[in-house]
Amino acid sequence: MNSLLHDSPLARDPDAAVSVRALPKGQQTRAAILDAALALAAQIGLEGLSIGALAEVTGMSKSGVFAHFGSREELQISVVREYHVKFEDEVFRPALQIERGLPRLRALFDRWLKRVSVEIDSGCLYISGAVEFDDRPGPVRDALLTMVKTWQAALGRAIRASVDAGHLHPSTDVEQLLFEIHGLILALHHDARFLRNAGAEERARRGFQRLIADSAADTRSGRRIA
Amino acid sequence: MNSLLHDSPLARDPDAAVSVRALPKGQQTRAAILDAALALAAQIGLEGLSIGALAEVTGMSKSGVFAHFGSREELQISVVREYHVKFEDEVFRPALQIERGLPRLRALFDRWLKRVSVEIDSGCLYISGAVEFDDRPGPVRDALLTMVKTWQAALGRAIRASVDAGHLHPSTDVEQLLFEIHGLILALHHDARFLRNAGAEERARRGFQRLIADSAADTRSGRRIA
DNA sequence: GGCAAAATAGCACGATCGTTCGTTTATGCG
DNA sequence: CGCATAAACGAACGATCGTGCTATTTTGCC
Repeated sequence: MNSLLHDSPLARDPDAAVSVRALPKGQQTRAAILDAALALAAQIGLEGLSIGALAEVTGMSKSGVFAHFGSREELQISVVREYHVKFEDEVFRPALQIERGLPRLRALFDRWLKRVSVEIDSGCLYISGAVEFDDRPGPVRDALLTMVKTWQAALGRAIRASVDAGHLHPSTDVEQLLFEIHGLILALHHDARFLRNAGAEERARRGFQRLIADSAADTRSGRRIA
Repeated sequence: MNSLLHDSPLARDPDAAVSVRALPKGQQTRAAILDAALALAAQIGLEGLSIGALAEVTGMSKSGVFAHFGSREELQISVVREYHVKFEDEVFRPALQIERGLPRLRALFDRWLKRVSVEIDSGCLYISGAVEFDDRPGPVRDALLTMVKTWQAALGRAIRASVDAGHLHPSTDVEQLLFEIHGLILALHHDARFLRNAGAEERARRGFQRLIADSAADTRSGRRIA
């Protein structure tokens, strides 16, 4: 019988078992493992991910977990990829619904900000991964690098679109603005997660406001720095 | 005989042996171990620090290294403290020679920037540590937190002094400015070390320029955001 | 030079790591 | 239902981890 609540170890998470059973069993558990891995990596980092801990959390055997990925490195890469699609789903794609130009840029920043600071099991893998792997060459770093660059490129396009739409001044230095916006997010991540400063989110918003105001198309005087 | 080039395993690093022999042997090797630990931690992070690797690098036995600290955790804390005094020596203290107010703030930022991006075995322990320990309570996190807060407090004082000296506008939000300056350094760290973007240093400088210009005392109009 | 004390080495421990392999169980199609 | 296949398990491996212990060596003062 095709019971939805079969006695797989993963049935401990009812939500996972309820999912519409379109996938074969293997992919299904793989997805559940990845889910747990994402949460675990957000806490202790990609390098802290251990197959043993993952097995314990999912209620499986170490070799059972291992078999789905073939190596720890492949697991890490899978986690990075999984985070990327989640990031696209929750940050990038919804903002595409918003009007092109500055409004969309605002939406992107807003969702990004929320992702970094507010969510329960937050901690941005792009940020922690960048710090962990800035001196560790290899496939994991490469994967991470690809995803981060993809995201930054998307942000860059949103800024440029704001310029083209006339929302930002034509002389806007896109890369520079991207750099500074990124800095605000990083500072938010630092202050919210490490220092546990409550006001960090508001500070990031204010910084963004000022950045936009400085680059606004209706700038009155030649205040722009040569 | 009191030879300067004795046959301690640490004599492999000639510079260490040359040091003026004021310290007893114990402290001397301890310092050498810490030196190696700092370099190692800058590469693979505080959590990646292992006594075994440290023993290999210094040419000592594991237990020999271990005896100097009593526990891995104590080693990590010692590394944090050591980094702190180095940071004070190379970033904070020299800037005190510079004229109070904006010039000193500039000097602080400048030296900070250099520390984060340029130096050979760089990688700021404050930054990587913050990411590693934002979800790991314990003495190491506490030590890190103390040092970072100390440094931020010093920066905050420098900003306030710039306001008091009339170099920045009286309405300057000190905490906000501190937040955004910190963001620039974090973005620099990210872009220089992870993305390996050459232009990052210049971007950070430009961001700082703009921040200062926006808060400058001779602001002409009521451009300030309510 | 001798001698107490400090510093370092050597060895072993339990734990955990990633990984391999052979076996057992579950799945899903005919 | 039966059966080939996929999935998960269990046990073991070599390595490395932090940490005790006891020797041995080195240091620094008399």
